[in-house]
Amino acid sequence: MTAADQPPDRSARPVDPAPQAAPADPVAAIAAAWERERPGTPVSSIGIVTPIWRLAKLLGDDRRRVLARAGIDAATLDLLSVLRRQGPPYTLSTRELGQRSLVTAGAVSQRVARAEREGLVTRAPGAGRPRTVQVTLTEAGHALVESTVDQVLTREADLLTGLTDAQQRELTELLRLLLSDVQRRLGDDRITHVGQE
Amino acid sequence: MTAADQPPDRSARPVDPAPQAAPADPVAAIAAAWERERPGTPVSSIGIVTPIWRLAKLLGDDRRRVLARAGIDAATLDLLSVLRRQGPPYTLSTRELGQRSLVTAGAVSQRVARAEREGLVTRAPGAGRPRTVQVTLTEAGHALVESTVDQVLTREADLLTGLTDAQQRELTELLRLLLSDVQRRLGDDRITHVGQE
DNA sequence: TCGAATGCGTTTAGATCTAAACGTAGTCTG
DNA sequence: CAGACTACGTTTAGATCTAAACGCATTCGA
Repeated sequence: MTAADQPPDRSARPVDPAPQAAPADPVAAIAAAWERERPGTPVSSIGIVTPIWRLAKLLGDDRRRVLARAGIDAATLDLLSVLRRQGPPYTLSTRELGQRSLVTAGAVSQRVARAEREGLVTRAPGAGRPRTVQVTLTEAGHALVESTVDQVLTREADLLTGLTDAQQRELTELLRLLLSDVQRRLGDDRITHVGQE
Repeated sequence: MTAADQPPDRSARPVDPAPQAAPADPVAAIAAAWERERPGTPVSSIGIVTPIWRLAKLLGDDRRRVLARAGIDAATLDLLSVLRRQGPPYTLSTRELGQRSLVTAGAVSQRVARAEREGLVTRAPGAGRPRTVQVTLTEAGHALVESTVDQVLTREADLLTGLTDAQQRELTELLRLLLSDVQRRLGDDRITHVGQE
């Protein structure tokens, strides 16, 4: 389906050239389209939000394909990685896992159940606190992380080489600022864990 | 693996070991943790990829909640918006819809079926090309876009106010560069376009 | 002209996630 | 000391997506 091998009439086709503006910047074209169709539409966020979603989608799909060949899914690798990064004894409660992976408690429960079924982690009642459950990486889980993490990170680093080192540093800093600010704004009116104990 | 280390744990008390490093920069903490646990791990991409995923997740979840109150889901709004932006007669083939929304043909088919069931769009055999199907926005669909798009975009613009105008412009430019480059690397035969709002 | 190759949209199978309902177990309050 | 409350993890219901298998016209090559 590559547009590459379409010798003849491809360019001669009177396909409606869609009033779309620049193929050079599809994101800007979205904002322009809104302005054209609905003058006054508050398009200021599009230049940032849309590329973020698109990049997340593209990178996520790519990672999924890479991991499929390694016999693991992104959600499970996320779980195992969080535990692996923690260092010995590679243990965290499901609550902590949820906070670190940004998914709901239900999702954590399901992820852990899947990983446990595959022998990648173990579950044990938390000794310390009340009703906590401690999740620990098994040998097999540890080995799986070791054999895939470099692969995934290297692949992603390759995908970013279109930016110079200076641009990457600049982008990192801006994203750091934005993420911390957005997290603060969304966090305030949501969770309200009152200090326990 | 790119989860992130957490937003300030407000329920934490003066207890626990957790030698967690910087609550100031959770993303940098992830890279630091890999370095500590596995010296040599290729962490260079984490500063960019992780915040992108986290921001996409936070913004997506927030949008979903905003739209839930308006009685529509993000996927449907995406579909209707693409058609609305197109301008009269607000029509596109399912193929084009897929390219613009970055989802598979199967997903488009399902989205269109749902929207059609709700009377937001209509489906008609494509007059021009072979087996194409033209999807068109109905009065109700048009009205729904009009009543929700500003709400969503305004909300998102508010979430970005933590960055100055200059920073937003800088970020927009860097994201534009990165997105176009990543898109090119991942194969031009998949996308070309635009998609969210 | 006829069968193979293409292109397109739909359907189906399987996976994952969120939200909400639960089931408990410690913890306040009066 | 009893009942309400709070914190946690699990379960369930419902939604959406990808990947792959299809069903079918249209076009192409011999």
